[in-house]
Amino acid sequence: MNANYVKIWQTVQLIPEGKVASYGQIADLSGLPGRARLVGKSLQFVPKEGVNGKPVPWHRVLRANGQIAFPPNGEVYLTQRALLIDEGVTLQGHKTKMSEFAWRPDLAEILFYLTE
DNA sequence: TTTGTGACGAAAT
DNA sequence: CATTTCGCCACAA
Repeated sequence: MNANYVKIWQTVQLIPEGKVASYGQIADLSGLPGRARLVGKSLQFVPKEGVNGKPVPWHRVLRANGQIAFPPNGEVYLTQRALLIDEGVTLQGHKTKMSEFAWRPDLAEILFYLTE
C-alpha cells in the first residue's frame, strides 16, 4: 500500500459533515504541498469499507473553485452531488456552462477548522 | 527514456 | 471573464 494514500485518506476523514475541502487543501494538510493531483489519484482507490473502521468522505473533496471534479451529468458526478445535498451542502447553479457549483466553500474557514 | 494523461491549481494571457 | 501555460508527479505505453 502507498503511505501517501493512507495519509490522504486520513486527512479526508477530518472533513466534517456538511463541509467541503479542496484537493489542494487536503494535499497541504497531508504534508504534500503542491500535490493536489495525488489526492485525486488516491481518492480513486479509497477502500469502500473505509479506513481504520471509519468511512472516507471522498465526496466532500471539490476543486479549488468549488466545482465537482467530474463530467456534469456523469454517474459519479450525480452520485457525489446527491451525497453533498443529502448532508446539507448547498449547490448553486452558475450561468456560464451548465455546470453546477457546490456552494463556494470558504476555503480559509475550512482550513482553519481542520487545522485547529 | 520520452511522452501523454490525469478526481489539480495558481498565474499569466 | 475564459484559456493557456506551467508546476507537480504517478503511471502506462
